[in-house]
Amino acid sequence: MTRRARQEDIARELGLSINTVSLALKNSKRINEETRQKVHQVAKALNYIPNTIARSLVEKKTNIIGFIVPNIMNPVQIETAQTIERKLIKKGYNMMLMTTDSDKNYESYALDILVSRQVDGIFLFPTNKQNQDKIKTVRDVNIPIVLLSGGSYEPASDSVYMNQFKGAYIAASHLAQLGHRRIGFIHGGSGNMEKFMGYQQALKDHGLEFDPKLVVTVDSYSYEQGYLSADALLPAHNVTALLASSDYLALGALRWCRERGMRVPEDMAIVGFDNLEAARYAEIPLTSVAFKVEQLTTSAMDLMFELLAEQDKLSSRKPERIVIEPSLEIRNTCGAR
Amino acid sequence: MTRRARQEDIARELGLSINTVSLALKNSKRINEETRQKVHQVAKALNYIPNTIARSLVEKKTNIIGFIVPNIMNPVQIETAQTIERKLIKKGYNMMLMTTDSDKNYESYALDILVSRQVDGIFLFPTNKQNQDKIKTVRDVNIPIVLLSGGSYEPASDSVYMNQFKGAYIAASHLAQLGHRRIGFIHGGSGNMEKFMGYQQALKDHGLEFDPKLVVTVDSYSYEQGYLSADALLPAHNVTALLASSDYLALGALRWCRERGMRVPEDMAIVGFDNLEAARYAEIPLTSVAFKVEQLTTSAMDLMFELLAEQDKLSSRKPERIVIEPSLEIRNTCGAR
DNA sequence: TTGTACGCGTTATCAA
DNA sequence: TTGATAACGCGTACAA
Repeated sequence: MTRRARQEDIARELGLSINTVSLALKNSKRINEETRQKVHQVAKALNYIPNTIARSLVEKKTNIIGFIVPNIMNPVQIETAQTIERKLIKKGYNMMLMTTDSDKNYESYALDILVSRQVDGIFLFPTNKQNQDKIKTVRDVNIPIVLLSGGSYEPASDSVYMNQFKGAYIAASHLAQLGHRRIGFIHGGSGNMEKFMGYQQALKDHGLEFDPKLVVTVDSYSYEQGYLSADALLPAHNVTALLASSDYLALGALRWCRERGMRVPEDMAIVGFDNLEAARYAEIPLTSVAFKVEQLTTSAMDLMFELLAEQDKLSSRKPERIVIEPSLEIRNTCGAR
Repeated sequence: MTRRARQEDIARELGLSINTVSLALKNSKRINEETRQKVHQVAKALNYIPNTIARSLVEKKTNIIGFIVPNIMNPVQIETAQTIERKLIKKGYNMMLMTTDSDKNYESYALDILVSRQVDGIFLFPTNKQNQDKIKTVRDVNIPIVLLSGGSYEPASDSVYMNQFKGAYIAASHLAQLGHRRIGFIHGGSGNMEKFMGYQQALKDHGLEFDPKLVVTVDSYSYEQGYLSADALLPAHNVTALLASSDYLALGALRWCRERGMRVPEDMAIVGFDNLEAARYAEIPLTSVAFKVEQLTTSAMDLMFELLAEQDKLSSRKPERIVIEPSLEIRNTCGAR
């Protein structure tokens, strides 16, 4: 094993002080050009790589941003994570990713870990509102935390909020306007409450009665769950249209219908959420509520770096809340064209 | 802002030394039970969270494992990442995720970052073999690095190798045995060379001539790229079967065929790679080469922790190489049933 | 232009 | 059972 080279090794090699080496490495003008070059030369020769951890300890800044996400298999969540990672890299930050499996205890644990690792800030896709106190604690120790909420209303935190209530509302309204009166709903469970409420509000505003028998709740976004939900929901109840909390659920349901020779949208209209590529390339291109990743991540990053810049007065700052409006991408499964 | 509490704050509060606090917090038996409890009590009251960074500096161990992956949008890669993250958590480790966009410069950069952040080990999905020297450098400073290679042969590194050569070989052979003589190939580009070679070898072994006109190379796994590839490849050349480097590519091609009223598999047989859920739930269930995530990650974790345990003699250890064999999941797009 | 001294929060060694 | 002191690798104020 080659021992990891430190600044001290470079200093000894050149008969300089550690301080001189430190300054030379960050190209301080206070250092003689000649020695600066020599230092860099030896650093390269020794394969010197700075110890970020030691630096962080003195600078009280790690340049790491934590990202907590319920389920990485959810394409919009992971696309959000990837997009943010890229934006962070450009600003000299790295990302520490943690998943919670939609479990509030894991979420709480993840927050502890990130705080103890001294991350400079945290993005959080909350699974539910159970950890509000902990979130406040994090903010109290001056770590900016930005919620990327597609779900519940979090008035006490900075957040960028994808208005999924409205997404479900326009989707269900669309189906109602097309004449459907029995509209089923595949409820994605925790983190999808707002979609559920938007669906109910749309029914109400269109004079339709909410029937709990038309709702199936699942705990993951998968084709399989969609397929099984369709199997549970569609044979009875006179359902003619289906709104699903995710495209995968919708596509699983689509598959169920097609296997039974049903025509979509004529026999069954289907609308999904997230507008994934899989929706565009489905057997029958799927109408879907778009999740605006670029808008969301841009706003979230702006907000985060604003908070980072005002870190000292974080506690006196009123939580900011940015809302992103979704839109309905109309394709062939809803019958509007 | 509430200042972050340190051990010193607890010590002052109780009139103890920092050392005593430190020991008490890790429940050392050398500490009086009463003071131990008091320390824990005050720690909780002060909302004390240990500073992992300071600990890492003295322990020379961060309990962070780096994970470098070309493209997080690739489902098998992200599933691998997530699976490994969960396994790591159980062992008290966290994961730092970096993406490279299949760019060797980013890959090199990511390695530098992880080394400078003092990670204890690195998993790497290599994009190509360009960074072998750098990988050796990492190993030389005693950081275990395990390649999760679906691609090229890396004799100089510890690696868990998904035998994609064989995967492509059995898939193409399967098609050849079904009577196809003009088999197209959608080449996923860098990181998919072994699939390409397996495809060629299968042709050869079945007496078929390799025709470069039957190969389209793309740079990402997307439905769109698959659709466009089909558009470029299928109208001419008398192709009757198509092997794609990923299920998304295959499904994009499937969509192209179906839009044109082609029957699959009668008019066009299609086989993909990775055996995603989307393959099972496709309009016509897709035959696909399975990627064994569980096997791969289990082996990779075992290997990593073996290396971690022998960290001091890493340089004298011969690189280990574990091979995982893929299998062909036969469904309806190949015509075998 | 370069060097000395100290501090970051924690753990480890050794003494009391 | 507890405390004083040094060390981890680096950055910064100040001195030379």
